[in-house]
Amino acid sequence: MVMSAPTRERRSAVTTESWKVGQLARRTGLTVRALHHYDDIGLLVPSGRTPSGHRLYTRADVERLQQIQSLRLMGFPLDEVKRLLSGARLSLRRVIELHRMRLEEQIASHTRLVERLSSLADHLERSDGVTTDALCQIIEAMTSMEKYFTPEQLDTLRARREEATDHRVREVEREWGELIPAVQHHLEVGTAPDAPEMLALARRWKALVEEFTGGDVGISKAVMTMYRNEGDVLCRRMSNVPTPAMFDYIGQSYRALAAVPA
Amino acid sequence: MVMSAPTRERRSAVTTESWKVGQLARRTGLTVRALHHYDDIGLLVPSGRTPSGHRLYTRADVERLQQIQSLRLMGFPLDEVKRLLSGARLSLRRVIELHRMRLEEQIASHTRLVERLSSLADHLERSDGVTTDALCQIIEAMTSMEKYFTPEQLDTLRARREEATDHRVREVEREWGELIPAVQHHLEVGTAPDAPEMLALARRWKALVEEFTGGDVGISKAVMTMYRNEGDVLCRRMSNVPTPAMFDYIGQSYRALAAVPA
DNA sequence: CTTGATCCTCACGTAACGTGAGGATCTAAC
DNA sequence: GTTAGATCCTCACGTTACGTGAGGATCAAG
Repeated sequence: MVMSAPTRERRSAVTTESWKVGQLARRTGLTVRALHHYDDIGLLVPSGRTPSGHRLYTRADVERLQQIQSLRLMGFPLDEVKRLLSGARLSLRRVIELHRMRLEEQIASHTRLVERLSSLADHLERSDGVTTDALCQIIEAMTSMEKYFTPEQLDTLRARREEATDHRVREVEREWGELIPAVQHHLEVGTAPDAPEMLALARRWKALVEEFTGGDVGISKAVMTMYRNEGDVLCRRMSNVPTPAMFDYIGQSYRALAAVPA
Repeated sequence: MVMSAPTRERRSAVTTESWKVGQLARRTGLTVRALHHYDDIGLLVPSGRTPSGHRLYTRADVERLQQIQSLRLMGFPLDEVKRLLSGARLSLRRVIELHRMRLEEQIASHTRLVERLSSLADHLERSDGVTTDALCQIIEAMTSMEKYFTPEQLDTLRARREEATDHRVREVEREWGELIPAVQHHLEVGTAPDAPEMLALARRWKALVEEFTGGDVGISKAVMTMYRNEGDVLCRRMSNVPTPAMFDYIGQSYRALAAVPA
């Protein structure tokens, strides 16, 4: 690929077997600065210098450089490359295994990040004009969920949200937006939990919850746990989240629902 | 998880609403140094200072810090966090998308590295006592292959190697170790390509090649291309690789094989 | 008043070079 | 012999997100 300029590369017959930094850089695709750096850290010290101080690399140096590039292609950091080339093959397999584990950890962590970001982009697409504050609230909710749900449960939830239409998602949000203030109101004016209006609200509430959990007991348990531990924090930081008091209240309506058969 | 010491945390009623760095650090799980750093770069400048210069963080500061932590959880670098919090939501989706792409590139590159390392570990397990030089040769061969084979072909080859027993792999290596010098010998002494000994060698050669390619035309073509482009380099740097001349020679025997039905 | 905890501000170190600054040397052409 | 352009040299700062002291001031409690 690299077109070399043969007129410039040719040298006197005596010094044919040595190269200057620039030549070596062109041949190997590295930069001059990188070669200087390798010299600085003692990874590749040129065997010779001209009287004026210009670096001269011999064929042996070039071979070492090829080895360095090979090892760098495997992603080893420069100091490991140096150790490996200095004959520390005692631990060769362990070094590789460690390196692989480091990489896999990074892959896992980056994969988690990508999942979060996708999920975030998803949320943003549904609701336009988000403020940075709302953004952070979404993120907080997401990370809380990661703490309380198992990865499989998160997968299930994500799949369910993906298969739902945007329309339905907005509808659900609107419905919560109606339900929560309504229940709040009844709680404040002291409506009995088993009053017919509350039973009706409880039925709608239950339907929404079941649509979210999909009838999965593990998921609904996780929701409860999350709610118990973080509920008050969520309430203070997000609007449109039921307070623990409301939760109690609707729970009583639930029990009333169960007592009075539909 | 962190046990806070309430006796220490309690402050006089007047200053209840402010925290010093250490307290904030304990509450948020960050280090004091990190908070200093955020102050230095202007990401989170505490609203107040005591007369003696100690930082005092207000509730607003704590909220901003929570936002910072949210965005950091998504893997955004600090300067992006700063930009996002300064209300540059113009590009919110683009920022997220860019960030996601960066991460996915990294994942892809690390995944490639892990594959190489696994393959390398594989090779090392089959042959013990490798020198660093041999190691680099293996790496060079591997990266050459990545240049000439498509990812699917590499998958196929890897799968085939994995399903092969160690025993068979060693056997194949031993056989190449016999065949190559033998053919080299006949080439040097000038045996005719259609001589019976050469036909026998060609048959064995062909069987080995077919075992490697699995009859896949794409793979055998890729092998040929790689060989034409890198053959001489490979020969100079690795022992036990057929020279281009040998390749020509065995090709003639192939044609003789085809002419003379088995 | 002392003591231990906490606070402050520098300031260097990290990985692998990029990017000049300022100056010496080389090579070919005139 | 000189000169221009390419190439070489050695500093030395910048990059990320802090860690890790150094050396000293301040705070809270006994």
